Amino acid sequence: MFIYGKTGTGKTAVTKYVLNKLSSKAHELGALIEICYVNCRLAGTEYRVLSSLCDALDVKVPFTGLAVGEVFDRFKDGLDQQRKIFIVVLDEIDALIKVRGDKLLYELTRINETLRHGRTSIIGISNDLRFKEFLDPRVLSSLSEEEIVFRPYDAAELQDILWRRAQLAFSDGALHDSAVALCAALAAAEHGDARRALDLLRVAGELAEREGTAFVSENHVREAEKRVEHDRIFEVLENLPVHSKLVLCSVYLLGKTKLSYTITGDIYGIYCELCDQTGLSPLTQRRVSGLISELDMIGLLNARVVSMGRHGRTKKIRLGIGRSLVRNVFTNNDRFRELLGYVPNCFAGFH
DNA sequence: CCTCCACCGGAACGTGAGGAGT
DNA sequence: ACTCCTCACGTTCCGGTGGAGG
Repeated sequence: MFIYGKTGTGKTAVTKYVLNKLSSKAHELGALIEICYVNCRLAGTEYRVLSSLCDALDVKVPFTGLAVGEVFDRFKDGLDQQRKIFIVVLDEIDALIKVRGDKLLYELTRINETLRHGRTSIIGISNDLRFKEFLDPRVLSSLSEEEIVFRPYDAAELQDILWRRAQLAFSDGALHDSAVALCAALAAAEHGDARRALDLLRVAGELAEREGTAFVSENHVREAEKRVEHDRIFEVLENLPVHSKLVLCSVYLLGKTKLSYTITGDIYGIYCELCDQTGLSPLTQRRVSGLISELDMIGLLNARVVSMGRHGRTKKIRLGIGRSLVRNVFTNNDRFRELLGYVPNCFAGFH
């Protein structure tokens, strides 16, 4: 079966809950059942997904070195020998399919045809509703028999969830109705993400506690919102690879000019200068173009492809986050601090 | 209406560091 | 000792293209 829904709508939680129930019922009845939960985005590759599956069956595989086909065969053999009913949960499966294709999924759907004793069921969980478009029709037909869509929580439902948790976490009277309502409203606006709502409430609580205030107010929630967002971006920014940082820095520097936007070519020019400054050898423009797209995807940049007629086709690029945030992160970094003040040679050409 | 710019983005291939099986 | 894997991260090559300006 397939389960769709945005982040924080309870797909994973519900799946795990139901499988737990199923598992204990199976235990009661003495049925041979095995459940394996894999997060495909974290696993990242077909190989690692398969090796998690093998792990669940106690089939030993090295973490690298084998051909994917070999690992699959071992998995199949293990399954057949143990005569189990195997339930595979592939969470965030869209992430894997988009990058690696649907080969693994196809093999998994047809595995029952070749097994003599074992049986498998697949539960695919996806954040992306359009995910189906990426699938082979054969995979689709065998997996689409059952579909569940988790719609986003609305503000009222979020409030309900928050209150239940709050009863466990907060003392009586420490939480104002309005604060909870605001948490719910903010999260509801952002596609009803319950995890986000809970995060907000937790951070708001921490802020109030640190302040020594007896209760959590709306202001704490607003403060928490800023904090959560800031921390998130800060984290990604800091852990970016050097070249991505340099690209970002180039966009930042170009932002100092009067230009309202920048294009790939300009960025590449400055990027090369920065590489020179730091003693790194620059990557190719093709690669940098790829890095820009990646940065666009995580939201640090806004890039969109435009055609400028005679002046060709390129990407218009802006910073996707506040300039001060970039400055903050780079000032903390010895290597990048001086780059912030760097004046590129090619600025002579801009006004 | 056509041309042609300045890149886009897919695909194939390379590298070097993980390792396995025989 | 040898051949064969994966995998992240790059490079090389190249066909494709929206629309301003001739």
